[in-house]
Amino acid sequence: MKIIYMGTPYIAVEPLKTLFNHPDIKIPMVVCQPDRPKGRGKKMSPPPVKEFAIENNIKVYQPDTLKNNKNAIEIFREISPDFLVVVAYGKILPTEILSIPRFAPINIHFSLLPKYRGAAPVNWAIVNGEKYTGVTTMIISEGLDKGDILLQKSTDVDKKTSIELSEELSEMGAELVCETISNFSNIKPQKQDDSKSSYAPIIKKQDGLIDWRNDAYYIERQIRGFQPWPSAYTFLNGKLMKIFSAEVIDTDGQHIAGEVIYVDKKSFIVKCGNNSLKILELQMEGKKRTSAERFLMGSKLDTGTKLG
RNA sequence: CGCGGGGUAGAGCAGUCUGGUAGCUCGUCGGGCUCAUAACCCGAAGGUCGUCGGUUCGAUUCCGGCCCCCGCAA
Repeated sequence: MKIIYMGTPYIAVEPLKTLFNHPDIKIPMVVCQPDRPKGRGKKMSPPPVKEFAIENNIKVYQPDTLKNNKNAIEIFREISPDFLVVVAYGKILPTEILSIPRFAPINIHFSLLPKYRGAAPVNWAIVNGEKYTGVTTMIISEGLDKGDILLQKSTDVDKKTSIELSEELSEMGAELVCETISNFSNIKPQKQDDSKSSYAPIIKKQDGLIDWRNDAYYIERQIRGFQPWPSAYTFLNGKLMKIFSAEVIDTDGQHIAGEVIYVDKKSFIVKCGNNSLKILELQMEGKKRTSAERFLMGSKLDTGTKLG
């Protein structure tokens, strides 16, 4: 079984690893986005999938675009794969490419389709307070995440952060795609019910900004759902403060949303539109991420201070 | 050469502008109070102030190089 694997970020590594280690599967080529300048100093850095491929001596192909790319089509045809497996590749694939694999182009999507189609399904599932989410394997078709469903598996969201949940779904996706490929001929593709679909748009920096007038439960989900980027953030004395962990405290009382209403040695409590949040872990701009306890050791935070 | 913040006791920070006994909150150790305590009181130990060099009578502080950490941007 020959597979061309297409994926770019960290969450795409685990499925690649699992397929790569499968005895019946050969991966002659991995396709990912080009190296991009990243981080301070704009240093060029390879995507995680490329790093894995290089470590394991898999050929890496990083075209700028696949659209109208004759060279790419030739390269793909030459390999003549049985499947294309696409996991968070980062670009829409043209039909000419999709038609190349002998059986099907398969995608792992990190939601229970038709819900949360789009770029950031894990984050929005958390922020919207979903009780369950999961992974789906499907046959790639035209249209964003609209292909016929092959297999699905669900899990609880609980109090997981998007980092933890992504990690978990990445592992589930790895197993599911193996299962999908091994049993491909026995799986009956199911059409998606478009009337039940929803969309999970790419996250913007702005989405992480905390509006303290919102319900504490919503803000707490923002905190968990927007990690590692952009993180739920607010401002303290004009400086950016990211919040990484907090718990909802039931309160009533007449305080302004965003006001620090209680400070002790280990944490502090901020009033929200409804209820309050006990801040447990945070990071000030230019500083390291730290527990609220350590933060309070080095800075004077008085009750009555307003955040935002 | 993208913009910016920072490296000071085990931890988190102040002090540096206006050079000259290094301070706070916590932790640790000892003692006290207490039925008791993560609470409170008293005391102690613990720092070549990131690193290399320069200026100076004298540098944590001023100047320059280097290393490391972080926020923004992409």
